[in-house]
Amino acid sequence: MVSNTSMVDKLRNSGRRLTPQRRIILEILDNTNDHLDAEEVFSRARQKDSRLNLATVYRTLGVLKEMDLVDQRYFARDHKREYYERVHKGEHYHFTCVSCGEVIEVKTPRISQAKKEIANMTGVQFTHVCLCFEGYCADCSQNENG
Amino acid sequence: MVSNTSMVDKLRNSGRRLTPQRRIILEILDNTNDHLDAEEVFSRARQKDSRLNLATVYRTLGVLKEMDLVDQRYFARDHKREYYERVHKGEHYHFTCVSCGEVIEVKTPRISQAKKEIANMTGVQFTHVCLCFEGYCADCSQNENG
DNA sequence: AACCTGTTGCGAATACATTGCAATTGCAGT
DNA sequence: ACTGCAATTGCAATGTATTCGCAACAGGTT
Repeated sequence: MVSNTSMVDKLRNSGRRLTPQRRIILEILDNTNDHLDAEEVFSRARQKDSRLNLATVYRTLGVLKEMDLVDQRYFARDHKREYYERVHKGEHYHFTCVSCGEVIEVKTPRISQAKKEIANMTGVQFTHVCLCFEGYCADCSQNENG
Repeated sequence: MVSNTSMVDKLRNSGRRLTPQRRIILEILDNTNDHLDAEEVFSRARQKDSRLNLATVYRTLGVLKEMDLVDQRYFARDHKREYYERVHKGEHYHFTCVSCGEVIEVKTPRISQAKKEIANMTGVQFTHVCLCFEGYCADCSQNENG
C-alpha cells in the first residue's frame, strides 16, 4: 500500500511531489519480494501506465534511494546492472549462484561486527556497505562437484 | 619483474601466449600499489608502447582475471568502474572515503568467518566475495561531524 | 622457415544509465 | 475552485565503461 503515510510525508517534507508515476513505482517495490532492476520495474510500471518512461523510472529510483526508502544492490560479480529493494527487511546480503542464477538472501552478524571493529581501530565512519557473495548454491554444488 | 616464471608458465600452460603487450600490462600491475582502472593501465601502458590499444588492455585484464593473477574490484558506491590489482596480498577489502576519495585497505577475519558459517548452514559453496565499504575517513569524519 | 592458432588494432557496437529541454502538473497560497 | 511556480515528466539525445567483429599480425611448436 502506498497510502503508507510515512512514505508520502517523507516525500512531501523534502519538497518533492507525489506523482502518479511515483505512486506506481513505490507500489511495485512495496508489493514484491523479487529483486528488480530498473528495466523490470519499468515493464511492470508500464502495465499500470503505458505512457510511463524509463527515464522516469531511473529518476524515481534515484530519489527513493536518496530518501532511504529503497536500497540499491548489486548481485553478480559483474556489477553492470543495479537492483532495487525496499528497505524494511533487516540487514541482509545476497548470494548469487553462478550456475543457475538463483539469488539467496543471507543473514550474518559478522559484517556489522567487522564494521564496528574497523571503526574502532581506524576512526572511520561507515555510511554504506556493498557486499555480494557468489558461488554455487547447494543444488548446483552437488550436481557439478560430486 | 615479469620474468616471474610462474606467471609466464601459467600463461603458456593454459595455451596462451606471452605477447609484449601482456608483458607490459603485467609489469605495470606488478610494480604498483595503486588501484588502477583500465583507463589508467592503458595510459601507463601507452608510455611503453604507443600503439597499444584500449581493447587489448581490457582483453588482457580479462585473461589475467580468469587466471587469478589479478583481482577485479569495485570501490565507491557507484560501481561503474572496475579496478584491478595483483592477487598476492592477503585477503583484504577496501574502504572509500565519500568525502576525499581516499581508498584505505582494511583487513578483517569476519568475512571468511561469515562465509564458513553460511556455507555450513546452507550448503552453498563460495567462489567469490565482492565487498566494499564506504563512509568518512578519520580525517573527514572529524572535519565534517565535530 | 613455415604453419597454425592465439592475439592485436581498429572501429563499430552494446548495455545501462543520465541529461537537456519544452510541456505538464502537483500543490501551496489565496 | 483558481493561480502561479517550481518540481516532474516524456522524449530523444548523450554519456561512459566495456565488448565485439574482423582482417592483419605474430608467438611458439614442428
